[in-house]
Amino acid sequence: MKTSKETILKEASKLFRKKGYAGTSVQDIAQAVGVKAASLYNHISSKQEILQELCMPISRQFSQGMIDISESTLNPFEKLQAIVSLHIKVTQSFTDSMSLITGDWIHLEGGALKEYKASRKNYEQSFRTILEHCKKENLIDKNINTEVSLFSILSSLHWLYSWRERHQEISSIELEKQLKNCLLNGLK
Amino acid sequence: MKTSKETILKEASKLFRKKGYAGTSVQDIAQAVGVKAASLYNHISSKQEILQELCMPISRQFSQGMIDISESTLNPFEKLQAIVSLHIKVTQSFTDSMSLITGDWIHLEGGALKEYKASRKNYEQSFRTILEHCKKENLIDKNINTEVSLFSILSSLHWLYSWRERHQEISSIELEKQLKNCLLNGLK
DNA sequence: GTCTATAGGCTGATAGAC
DNA sequence: GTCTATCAGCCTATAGAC
Repeated sequence: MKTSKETILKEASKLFRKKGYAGTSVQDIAQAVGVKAASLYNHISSKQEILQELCMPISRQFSQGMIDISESTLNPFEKLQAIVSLHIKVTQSFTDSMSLITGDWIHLEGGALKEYKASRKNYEQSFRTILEHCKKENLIDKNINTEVSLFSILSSLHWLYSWRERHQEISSIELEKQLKNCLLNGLK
Repeated sequence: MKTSKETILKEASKLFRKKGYAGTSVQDIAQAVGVKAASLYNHISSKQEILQELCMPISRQFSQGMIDISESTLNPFEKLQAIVSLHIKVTQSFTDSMSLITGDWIHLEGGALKEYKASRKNYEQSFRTILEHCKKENLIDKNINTEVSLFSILSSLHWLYSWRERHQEISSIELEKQLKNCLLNGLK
Protein backbone atom coordinates (compact mmCIF):
# COMPACT_ATOMS: atom_id res chain seq x y z
CA MET A 1 0.00 0.00 0.00
CA LYS A 2 1.48 3.30 -1.15
CA THR A 3 1.21 6.43 0.94
CA SER A 4 0.08 9.66 -0.69
CA LYS A 5 3.57 11.04 -0.54
CA GLU A 6 5.01 8.06 -2.36
CA THR A 7 2.41 8.49 -5.08
CA ILE A 8 3.28 12.15 -5.43
CA LEU A 9 7.00 11.40 -5.70
CA LYS A 10 6.37 8.67 -8.24
CA GLU A 11 4.20 10.82 -10.50
CA ALA A 12 6.52 13.80 -10.13
CA SER A 13 9.53 11.72 -11.16
CA LYS A 14 7.75 10.61 -14.32
CA LEU A 15 6.88 14.19 -15.22
CA PHE A 16 10.35 15.54 -14.41
CA ARG A 17 11.78 12.89 -16.66
CA LYS A 18 9.49 13.86 -19.52
CA LYS A 19 9.41 17.65 -19.22
CA GLY A 20 12.12 18.55 -16.74
CA TYR A 21 11.76 20.10 -13.30
CA ALA A 22 11.30 23.67 -14.49
CA GLY A 23 8.95 22.55 -17.24
CA THR A 24 6.69 20.70 -14.83
CA SER A 25 4.19 22.66 -12.75
CA VAL A 26 2.72 21.69 -9.40
CA GLN A 27 -0.60 21.57 -11.20
CA ASP A 28 0.79 18.98 -13.61
CA ILE A 29 1.83 16.81 -10.69
CA ALA A 30 -1.53 17.22 -8.95
CA GLN A 31 -3.34 16.24 -12.11
CA ALA A 32 -1.23 13.11 -12.50
CA VAL A 33 -1.93 12.18 -8.89
CA GLY A 34 -5.61 12.91 -9.38
CA VAL A 35 -6.15 15.78 -6.95
CA LYS A 36 -6.20 19.57 -7.03
CA ALA A 37 -2.90 21.40 -6.72
CA ALA A 38 -3.68 22.79 -3.28
CA SER A 39 -4.19 19.28 -1.92
CA LEU A 40 -0.57 18.37 -2.56
CA TYR A 41 0.50 20.80 0.12
CA ASN A 42 -0.97 18.53 2.79
CA HIS A 43 1.83 16.11 1.94
CA ILE A 44 4.69 18.26 0.76
CA SER A 45 5.86 21.72 1.73
CA SER A 46 7.09 22.83 -1.70
CA LYS A 47 7.92 21.73 -5.21
CA GLN A 48 11.58 21.98 -4.25
CA GLU A 49 11.04 19.41 -1.51
CA ILE A 50 9.88 16.91 -4.12
CA LEU A 51 13.05 17.41 -6.11
CA GLN A 52 15.18 16.94 -3.03
CA GLU A 53 13.38 13.81 -1.92
CA LEU A 54 13.94 12.33 -5.36
CA CYS A 55 17.58 13.33 -5.76
CA MET A 56 18.97 12.59 -2.35
CA PRO A 57 18.19 8.86 -2.09
CA ILE A 58 19.93 8.26 -5.42
CA SER A 59 22.88 10.32 -4.38
CA ARG A 60 23.17 8.37 -1.13
CA GLN A 61 22.85 5.04 -2.91
CA PHE A 62 25.78 5.93 -5.14
CA SER A 63 27.86 7.20 -2.25
CA GLN A 64 27.30 4.08 -0.18
CA GLY A 65 27.88 1.85 -3.18
CA MET A 66 31.19 3.53 -3.90
CA ILE A 67 32.27 3.18 -0.27
CA ASP A 68 31.50 -0.54 -0.38
CA ILE A 69 33.48 -0.95 -3.57
CA SER A 70 36.45 1.11 -2.42
CA GLU A 71 36.69 -0.82 0.84
CA SER A 72 36.27 -4.21 -0.80
CA THR A 73 39.11 -6.64 -1.45
CA LEU A 74 38.60 -6.56 -5.20
CA ASN A 75 41.57 -5.59 -7.33
CA PRO A 76 41.32 -2.12 -8.93
CA PHE A 77 40.12 -3.39 -12.29
CA GLU A 78 37.47 -5.54 -10.64
CA LYS A 79 36.41 -2.40 -8.81
CA LEU A 80 35.81 -0.69 -12.15
CA GLN A 81 33.58 -3.59 -13.11
CA ALA A 82 31.78 -3.29 -9.79
CA ILE A 83 31.10 0.40 -10.51
CA VAL A 84 29.39 -0.57 -13.77
CA SER A 85 27.27 -3.08 -11.85
CA LEU A 86 26.42 -0.44 -9.25
CA HIS A 87 25.12 1.94 -11.91
CA ILE A 88 22.99 -0.75 -13.49
CA LYS A 89 21.55 -1.64 -10.10
CA VAL A 90 20.77 1.95 -9.08
CA THR A 91 19.36 2.72 -12.52
CA GLN A 92 16.99 -0.20 -12.13
CA SER A 93 15.89 0.85 -8.64
CA PHE A 94 15.21 4.49 -9.53
CA THR A 95 14.05 4.20 -13.11
CA ASP A 96 12.28 7.53 -13.47
CA SER A 97 14.15 9.75 -11.07
CA MET A 98 17.52 8.82 -12.59
CA SER A 99 16.94 11.54 -15.17
CA LEU A 100 17.60 14.05 -12.39
CA ILE A 101 21.20 12.85 -12.21
CA THR A 102 21.97 13.98 -15.75
CA GLY A 103 20.63 17.50 -15.53
CA ASP A 104 17.77 18.59 -13.31
CA TRP A 105 19.79 18.40 -10.10
CA ILE A 106 20.95 21.94 -10.96
CA HIS A 107 17.57 23.12 -9.74
CA LEU A 108 18.34 21.93 -6.23
CA GLU A 109 18.56 24.84 -3.82
CA GLY A 110 20.46 25.74 -0.67
CA GLY A 111 21.90 22.98 1.46
CA ALA A 112 20.58 20.21 -0.74
CA LEU A 113 22.48 21.59 -3.74
CA LYS A 114 25.67 21.83 -1.70
CA GLU A 115 25.25 18.32 -0.35
CA TYR A 116 24.55 16.92 -3.79
CA LYS A 117 27.56 18.59 -5.38
CA ALA A 118 29.86 17.49 -2.58
CA SER A 119 28.61 13.93 -2.82
CA ARG A 120 29.14 13.88 -6.56
CA LYS A 121 32.63 15.31 -6.27
CA ASN A 122 33.43 12.69 -3.70
CA TYR A 123 32.14 9.93 -5.91
CA GLU A 124 34.24 11.10 -8.83
CA GLN A 125 37.30 11.34 -6.63
CA SER A 126 36.92 7.73 -5.52
CA PHE A 127 36.47 6.70 -9.13
CA ARG A 128 39.59 8.63 -10.10
CA THR A 129 41.59 6.93 -7.36
CA ILE A 130 40.55 3.49 -8.58
CA LEU A 131 41.61 4.39 -12.12
CA GLU A 132 44.97 5.56 -10.84
CA HIS A 133 45.43 2.31 -8.92
CA CYS A 134 44.66 0.40 -12.12
CA LYS A 135 47.48 2.24 -13.84
CA LYS A 136 49.89 1.68 -10.97
CA GLU A 137 49.22 -2.05 -11.05
CA ASN A 138 49.42 -2.17 -14.84
CA LEU A 139 45.81 -3.28 -15.15
CA ILE A 140 45.07 -0.56 -17.71
CA ASP A 141 47.22 1.29 -20.24
CA LYS A 142 49.39 3.88 -18.51
CA ASN A 143 49.09 6.29 -21.45
CA ILE A 144 45.39 6.72 -20.88
CA ASN A 145 44.38 10.09 -19.53
CA THR A 146 42.55 9.52 -16.25
CA GLU A 147 40.21 12.48 -16.68
CA VAL A 148 39.16 11.51 -20.19
CA SER A 149 38.44 7.91 -19.24
CA LEU A 150 36.65 8.95 -16.03
CA PHE A 151 34.39 11.29 -17.97
CA SER A 152 33.69 8.95 -20.85
CA ILE A 153 32.75 6.04 -18.60
CA LEU A 154 30.61 8.18 -16.32
CA SER A 155 28.77 9.82 -19.21
CA SER A 156 27.69 6.47 -20.53
CA LEU A 157 26.65 5.25 -17.11
CA HIS A 158 24.63 8.39 -16.43
CA TRP A 159 22.69 8.02 -19.65
CA LEU A 160 21.95 4.39 -19.13
CA TYR A 161 18.47 5.15 -17.77
CA SER A 162 17.33 6.79 -21.00
CA TRP A 163 18.72 4.04 -23.16
CA ARG A 164 17.29 1.29 -21.00
CA GLU A 165 13.76 2.60 -21.53
CA ARG A 166 14.02 2.00 -25.27
CA HIS A 167 15.95 -1.27 -25.05
CA GLN A 168 14.34 -3.79 -22.79
CA GLU A 169 14.97 -6.62 -25.23
CA ILE A 170 18.34 -7.25 -23.63
CA SER A 171 18.54 -8.90 -20.18
CA SER A 172 20.21 -7.17 -17.25
CA ILE A 173 22.88 -9.82 -17.08
CA GLU A 174 23.71 -9.47 -20.76
CA LEU A 175 23.64 -5.67 -20.49
CA GLU A 176 26.08 -5.83 -17.61
CA LYS A 177 28.47 -8.05 -19.55
CA GLN A 178 28.25 -5.90 -22.67
CA LEU A 179 28.68 -2.62 -20.85
CA LYS A 180 31.74 -3.80 -18.93
CA ASN A 181 33.18 -4.85 -22.23
CA CYS A 182 32.39 -1.65 -24.13
CA LEU A 183 33.42 0.74 -21.40
CA LEU A 184 36.45 -1.08 -20.07
CA ASN A 185 37.78 -3.27 -22.86
CA GLY A 186 36.73 -1.29 -25.94
CA LEU A 187 35.29 -2.60 -29.14
CA LYS A 188 38.12 -4.76 -30.39
CA MET B 1 30.51 43.15 -36.00
CA LYS B 2 27.72 41.17 -34.40
CA THR B 3 24.10 41.78 -35.26
CA SER B 4 21.57 42.11 -32.47
CA LYS B 5 20.13 38.75 -33.27
CA GLU B 6 23.50 37.05 -32.97
CA THR B 7 24.01 38.68 -29.59
CA ILE B 8 20.61 37.47 -28.42
CA LEU B 9 21.33 33.92 -29.55
CA LYS B 10 24.73 33.96 -27.91
CA GLU B 11 23.44 35.19 -24.54
CA ALA B 12 20.44 32.87 -24.67
CA SER B 13 22.66 29.86 -25.30
CA LYS B 14 24.74 30.69 -22.25
CA LEU B 15 21.65 30.97 -20.07
CA PHE B 16 20.03 27.82 -21.46
CA ARG B 17 23.21 25.98 -20.67
CA LYS B 18 23.24 27.23 -17.09
CA LYS B 19 19.54 27.10 -16.19
CA GLY B 20 17.85 25.21 -18.98
CA TYR B 21 15.33 26.47 -21.53
CA ALA B 22 12.29 26.27 -19.24
CA GLY B 23 14.27 27.77 -16.37
CA THR B 24 15.34 30.78 -18.41
CA SER B 25 12.89 33.65 -18.95
CA VAL B 26 12.81 36.12 -21.80
CA GLN B 27 13.58 38.75 -19.19
CA ASP B 28 16.75 36.88 -18.22
CA ILE B 29 17.87 36.93 -21.84
CA ALA B 30 17.01 40.60 -22.26
CA GLN B 31 18.96 41.48 -19.13
CA ALA B 32 22.01 39.57 -20.37
CA VAL B 33 21.79 41.39 -23.70
CA GLY B 34 21.32 44.71 -21.91
CA VAL B 35 17.85 45.74 -23.08
CA LYS B 36 14.27 45.46 -21.85
CA ALA B 37 12.39 42.27 -22.61
CA ALA B 38 10.00 43.92 -25.04
CA SER B 39 12.92 45.08 -27.18
CA LEU B 40 13.90 41.52 -27.97
CA TYR B 41 10.74 41.11 -29.97
CA ASN B 42 12.09 43.46 -32.61
CA HIS B 43 14.60 40.74 -33.46
CA ILE B 44 12.86 37.51 -32.62
CA SER B 45 9.25 36.42 -32.82
CA SER B 46 9.24 34.16 -29.75
CA LYS B 47 11.35 32.40 -27.16
CA GLN B 48 10.73 29.18 -29.07
CA GLU B 49 12.33 30.72 -32.16
CA ILE B 50 15.54 31.23 -30.20
CA LEU B 51 15.61 27.58 -29.23
CA GLN B 52 15.06 26.52 -32.81
CA GLU B 53 17.74 28.79 -34.20
CA LEU B 54 20.19 27.35 -31.71
CA CYS B 55 19.29 23.68 -32.15
CA MET B 56 18.92 23.43 -35.87
CA PRO B 57 22.39 24.53 -37.01
CA ILE B 58 23.96 21.95 -34.70
CA SER B 59 21.63 19.28 -35.93
CA ARG B 60 22.45 20.12 -39.52
CA GLN B 61 26.18 20.16 -38.85
CA PHE B 62 25.96 16.65 -37.47
CA SER B 63 23.83 15.43 -40.34
CA GLN B 64 26.17 16.84 -42.96
CA GLY B 65 29.21 15.56 -41.10
CA MET B 66 27.76 12.08 -40.98
CA ILE B 67 26.95 12.16 -44.68
CA ASP B 68 30.54 13.15 -45.46
CA ILE B 69 31.88 10.34 -43.30
CA SER B 70 29.50 7.72 -44.66
CA GLU B 71 30.32 8.60 -48.25
CA SER B 72 34.07 8.78 -47.65
CA THR B 73 36.51 6.07 -48.68
CA LEU B 74 37.61 5.44 -45.09
CA ASN B 75 37.29 1.90 -43.83
CA PRO B 76 34.49 1.37 -41.27
CA PHE B 77 36.77 1.61 -38.24
CA GLU B 78 38.34 4.80 -39.54
CA LYS B 79 34.82 6.09 -39.94
CA LEU B 80 34.24 5.54 -36.23
CA GLN B 81 37.34 7.60 -35.55
CA ALA B 82 36.06 10.28 -37.89
CA ILE B 83 32.80 10.42 -35.91
CA VAL B 84 34.75 11.14 -32.74
CA SER B 85 36.59 13.93 -34.58
CA LEU B 86 33.30 15.31 -35.87
CA HIS B 87 31.88 15.56 -32.35
CA ILE B 88 34.96 17.31 -31.06
CA LYS B 89 34.79 19.76 -33.95
CA VAL B 90 31.08 20.54 -33.56
CA THR B 91 31.44 20.79 -29.78
CA GLN B 92 34.14 23.38 -30.30
CA SER B 93 32.08 25.39 -32.79
CA PHE B 94 28.91 25.48 -30.69
CA THR B 95 30.33 25.55 -27.19
CA ASP B 96 27.31 26.86 -25.32
CA SER B 97 24.40 25.64 -27.38
CA MET B 98 25.69 22.06 -27.34
CA SER B 99 23.92 21.61 -24.01
CA LEU B 100 20.66 21.63 -25.97
CA ILE B 101 21.67 18.37 -27.60
CA THR B 102 21.68 16.48 -24.32
CA GLY B 103 18.29 17.54 -23.04
CA ASP B 104 16.64 20.85 -23.83
CA TRP B 105 15.77 19.91 -27.40
CA ILE B 106 12.66 18.25 -25.93
CA HIS B 107 11.22 21.76 -25.62
CA LEU B 108 11.24 22.18 -29.38
CA GLU B 109 7.72 22.47 -30.74
CA GLY B 110 5.86 21.54 -33.91
CA GLY B 111 7.78 20.99 -37.08
CA ALA B 112 11.13 21.81 -35.53
CA LEU B 113 10.71 19.01 -32.99
CA LYS B 114 9.79 16.57 -35.73
CA GLU B 115 12.71 17.63 -37.88
CA TYR B 116 15.13 17.38 -34.99
CA LYS B 117 13.96 13.91 -33.98
CA ALA B 118 14.10 12.65 -37.54
CA SER B 119 17.59 14.03 -38.03
CA ARG B 120 18.76 12.42 -34.83
CA LYS B 121 17.26 9.09 -35.73
CA ASN B 122 18.94 9.29 -39.09
CA TYR B 123 22.28 10.08 -37.54
CA GLU B 124 22.03 7.11 -35.21
CA GLN B 125 21.06 4.84 -38.06
CA SER B 126 24.16 5.81 -40.03
CA PHE B 127 26.27 5.25 -36.94
CA ARG B 128 24.67 1.85 -36.44
CA THR B 129 25.40 0.88 -40.04
CA ILE B 130 29.06 1.77 -39.66
CA LEU B 131 29.28 -0.34 -36.51
CA GLU B 132 27.72 -3.27 -38.36
CA HIS B 133 30.20 -2.87 -41.20
CA CYS B 134 33.02 -2.94 -38.65
CA LYS B 135 31.74 -6.27 -37.40
CA LYS B 136 31.35 -7.66 -40.89
CA GLU B 137 34.92 -6.76 -41.77
CA ASN B 138 36.21 -8.09 -38.43
CA LEU B 139 37.42 -4.65 -37.38
CA ILE B 140 35.65 -4.94 -34.04
CA ASP B 141 34.65 -7.88 -31.86
CA LYS B 142 31.59 -9.64 -33.31
CA ASN B 143 30.24 -10.42 -29.84
CA ILE B 144 29.73 -6.77 -29.09
CA ASN B 145 26.12 -5.65 -28.99
CA THR B 146 25.68 -2.89 -31.55
CA GLU B 147 23.04 -1.04 -29.55
CA VAL B 148 25.07 -1.02 -26.35
CA SER B 149 28.20 0.23 -28.07
CA LEU B 150 26.28 2.81 -30.08
CA PHE B 151 24.69 4.20 -26.97
CA SER B 152 27.82 4.19 -24.83
CA ILE B 153 29.90 5.98 -27.44
CA LEU B 154 27.20 8.54 -28.20
CA SER B 155 26.57 9.30 -24.53
CA SER B 156 30.19 10.18 -24.01
CA LEU B 157 30.32 12.29 -27.14
CA HIS B 158 27.16 14.18 -26.18
CA TRP B 159 28.54 15.08 -22.79
CA LEU B 160 31.85 16.22 -24.12
CA TYR B 161 30.77 19.88 -24.03
CA SER B 162 30.24 19.85 -20.30
CA TRP B 163 33.51 18.10 -19.59
CA ARG B 164 35.48 20.34 -21.92
CA GLU B 165 34.46 23.44 -19.97
CA ARG B 166 36.16 22.10 -16.85
CA HIS B 167 39.18 20.59 -18.63
CA GLN B 168 40.92 23.01 -20.91
CA GLU B 169 44.34 21.89 -19.75
CA ILE B 170 44.38 19.21 -22.44
CA SER B 171 44.88 20.18 -26.10
CA SER B 172 42.30 19.35 -28.75
CA ILE B 173 44.72 17.06 -30.52
CA GLU B 174 45.52 15.14 -27.35
CA LEU B 175 41.80 14.99 -26.44
CA GLU B 176 41.01 13.55 -29.83
CA LYS B 177 43.68 10.88 -29.49
CA GLN B 178 42.62 9.98 -25.97
CA LEU B 179 38.92 9.86 -26.76
CA LYS B 180 39.39 7.62 -29.77
CA ASN B 181 41.38 5.32 -27.57
CA CYS B 182 38.94 5.28 -24.66
CA LEU B 183 35.80 4.92 -26.72
CA LEU B 184 37.05 2.58 -29.40
CA ASN B 185 39.99 0.65 -27.96
CA GLY B 186 39.07 0.60 -24.27
CA LEU B 187 41.34 1.07 -21.32
CA LYS B 188 43.73 -1.83 -21.74
C1' DG C 1 15.11 49.93 -32.25
C1' DT C 2 14.34 51.40 -27.79
C1' DC C 3 11.21 52.27 -24.22
C1' DT C 4 6.75 52.11 -20.90
C1' DA C 5 2.47 50.15 -20.15
C1' DT C 6 -0.26 46.47 -20.24
C1' DA C 7 -2.72 42.20 -21.36
C1' DG C 8 -4.06 37.56 -20.12
C1' DG C 9 -2.53 33.56 -18.31
C1' DC C 10 0.09 30.58 -15.46
C1' DT C 11 3.21 30.11 -11.30
C1' DG C 12 3.91 28.28 -6.40
C1' DA C 13 1.72 28.66 -2.30
C1' DT C 14 -1.86 29.90 1.54
C1' DA C 15 -6.51 30.38 4.06
C1' DG C 16 -10.35 28.48 5.45
C1' DA C 17 -14.84 25.82 4.62
C1' DC C 18 -16.30 21.03 4.66
C1' DG D 1 -7.29 15.27 3.53
C1' DT D 2 -9.99 17.29 0.04
C1' DC D 3 -11.91 21.21 -1.95
C1' DT D 4 -12.74 26.43 -3.68
C1' DA D 5 -11.10 30.87 -3.59
C1' DT D 6 -7.49 33.73 -3.66
C1' DC D 7 -2.84 35.97 -3.62
C1' DA D 8 1.17 38.20 -5.34
C1' DG D 9 4.37 37.56 -8.66
C1' DC D 10 6.16 36.16 -12.89
C1' DC D 11 5.46 34.54 -17.67
C1' DT D 12 5.37 35.49 -22.92
C1' DA D 13 3.94 38.67 -25.96
C1' DT D 14 1.75 43.01 -27.92
C1' DA D 15 0.56 48.12 -28.58
C1' DG D 16 1.99 52.33 -29.22
C1' DA D 17 4.83 56.58 -27.92
C1' DC D 18 9.39 58.39 -28.89
